[in-house]
Amino acid sequence: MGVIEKTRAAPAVTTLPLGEILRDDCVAAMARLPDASVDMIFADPPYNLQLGGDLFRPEGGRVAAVDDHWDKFDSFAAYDAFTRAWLAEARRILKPNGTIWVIGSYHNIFRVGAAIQDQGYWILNDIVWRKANPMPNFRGTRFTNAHETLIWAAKGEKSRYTFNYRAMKSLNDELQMRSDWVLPICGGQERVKTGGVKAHPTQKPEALIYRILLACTKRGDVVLDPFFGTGTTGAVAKRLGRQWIGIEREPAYCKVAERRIADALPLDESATSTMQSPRTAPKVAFGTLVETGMLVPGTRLVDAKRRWSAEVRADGSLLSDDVSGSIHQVGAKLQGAPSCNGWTFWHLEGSAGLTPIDSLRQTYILATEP
Amino acid sequence: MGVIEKTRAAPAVTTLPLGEILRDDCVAAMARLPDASVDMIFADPPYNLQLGGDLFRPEGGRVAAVDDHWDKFDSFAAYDAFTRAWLAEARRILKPNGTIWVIGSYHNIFRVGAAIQDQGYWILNDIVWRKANPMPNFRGTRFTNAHETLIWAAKGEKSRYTFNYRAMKSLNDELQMRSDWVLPICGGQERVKTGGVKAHPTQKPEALIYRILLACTKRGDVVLDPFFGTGTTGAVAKRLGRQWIGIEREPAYCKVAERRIADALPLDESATSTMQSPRTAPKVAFGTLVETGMLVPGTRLVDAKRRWSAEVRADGSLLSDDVSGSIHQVGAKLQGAPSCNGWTFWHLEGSAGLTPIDSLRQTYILATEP
DNA sequence: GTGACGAGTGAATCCTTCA
DNA sequence: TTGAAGGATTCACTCGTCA
Repeated sequence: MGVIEKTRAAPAVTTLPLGEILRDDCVAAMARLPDASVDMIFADPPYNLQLGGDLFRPEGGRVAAVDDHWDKFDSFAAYDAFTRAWLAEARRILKPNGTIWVIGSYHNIFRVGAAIQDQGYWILNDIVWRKANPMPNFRGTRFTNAHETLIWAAKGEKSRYTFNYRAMKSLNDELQMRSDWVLPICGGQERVKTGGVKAHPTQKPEALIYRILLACTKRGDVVLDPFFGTGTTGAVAKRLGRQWIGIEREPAYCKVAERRIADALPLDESATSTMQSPRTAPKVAFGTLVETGMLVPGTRLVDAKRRWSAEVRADGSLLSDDVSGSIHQVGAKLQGAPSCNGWTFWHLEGSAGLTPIDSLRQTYILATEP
Repeated sequence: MGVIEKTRAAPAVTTLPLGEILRDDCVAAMARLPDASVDMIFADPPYNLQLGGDLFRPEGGRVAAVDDHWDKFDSFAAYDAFTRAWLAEARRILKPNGTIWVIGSYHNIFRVGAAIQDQGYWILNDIVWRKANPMPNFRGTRFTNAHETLIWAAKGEKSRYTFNYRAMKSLNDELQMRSDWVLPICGGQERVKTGGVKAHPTQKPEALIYRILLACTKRGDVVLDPFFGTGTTGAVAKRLGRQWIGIEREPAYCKVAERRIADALPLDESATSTMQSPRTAPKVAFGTLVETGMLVPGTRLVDAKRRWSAEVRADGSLLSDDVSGSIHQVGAKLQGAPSCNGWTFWHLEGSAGLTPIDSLRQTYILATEP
């Protein structure tokens, strides 16, 4: 393994540079690869974030922005031209039955997806990576941006692409793998650092690439990553016994990636390593019962002894005289207690007596779980 | 309420047809509405399910199903023309601070999103509706398509859009509402049926629209749905005390929607009131709590860890050793922080422990609400 | 060793009003 | 229009320190 230096008018290769990082612009590097030669392309292109000024956390710290030069584009048109150029080269070097994966956020994914469709790729799924631990929205101005989107597409409509259905089902407790994946973001030991600071602002978790390679490639397949960064794709490919090719323009990232992949262990030796396991999905909120109509706003709830009552409001809060808040908060405040489990404290008055609202939650879970 | 019949060369309206279903093509109907007149648009357009027969050209002609590459581009172009036409009219009739919501799947959402950005809308979030009970992938050839995507966008980058942050937080058990929403699909009693069969193939769950209207509109706001279908938007708007306008071309759907909305029951005002953000709540100065006697001058306040304390003075300022000023200023200065939210920083010492002074403000707001 | 506690951080298009 | 001042705002997780 090594880094292939960018050269003036480099000739097209005759044998694939397997296990190499091509240090060059991604379009130029792909242009030197032969037609129909790779099985999968995983691409994590710049998102074109268009961030404004600084953003501060409530406690005063400043949020580290992605302000790198490689994420700056003059206009949507410029971003589109860039996107269509690399997608076209990617499609040329993809085998007829190969597939492409691209990850993005709402800043860029719609433009990428439209370009993919326009170029004749055939979208197979869009996958949502639901982040178990996203950064909050500090100013309370929008919904927490808690996911990213991946597009999985074949080279064409008639492609006989690889999908390891059984592997995915077994990875998911014998249930079909769905289009929404809950995975933690990349941090802790896995996050590559140089001199104590993160080596790359947008490093992806290995678990994400792991699932993709496991689902859509066979052992020995060639995986190309035209935006290699710190080499996550290479490290996972090596672990899973897949061949890989990386393309990365920044020498600093190349260096980091090279060392990282050299350290990566192939599967049988790393089987016991600490791959992050998926986290459990968020639990049922009281408000969901209101939204879904199981509880109508205006309904009165009472405690088991009928000492207190409160009214359900449209946003799932309770109102009792001059106290309002969550089912837990209002229960605690009325009792003068430091805390309260609202699920067991509050009850519905029915013909057969009182029912704790927790039983509604159980009903909801039973009705909606697979 | 009633259905407005499509008429030849219908004149532009001077007053908004609130609570009406306009039976017409959506672009033609919107063209008759005045500029900057609606607060929100919710749109559930045709998904362009890869030439399945639901795609119509802007002029009404049906797109022939072909799989030639160029013709495929041609059909995408037709879908784009249709999309851009209705999005442009929608933007014209949207108020400057209004927002639009569009729902779609991977078949169409990338084209819709790109068009939204191209027309100058400003995307605020993409939201993933994660279906609690999706249809499985019967042939095991792809991931179970278990979600749909919504785009929330303001009319422009500088828009001062409505976002009821506190209501969303309340609905989600006092955690910020995230961009991934878990909700069941529409079925059971809620699914509208005519003669035992479902009246519409893609009826959306009321809970989805409920969350959208609660999050991004105020009571009395005007919500337009240009693809009204069975009138889910109208039914939820009526329930939540929002005004609505529907546009639907198919007479059968109009009829179903009309009856459905007539049956919907509005919630009374107290039930639709929600947790207020300090930003939107009537502003309460700290001094007001002192003036009204809720806080007596001389009271000592402490932070959550009891590291600092300060005394309330008659004019609503705080005094702590040699530092005095507003609750925010003193909190910031004591911590050496650039800023501080005094409402959550300062607490009252009570028999049951510490209470943030923000809860006093909540009590005051509830007691003085009209 | 072990648990409590505090500090740090992650692809973020992140304020409003009034002079 | 612009700048200054007021004031509202965070979740899950990791790691290091200290009792």
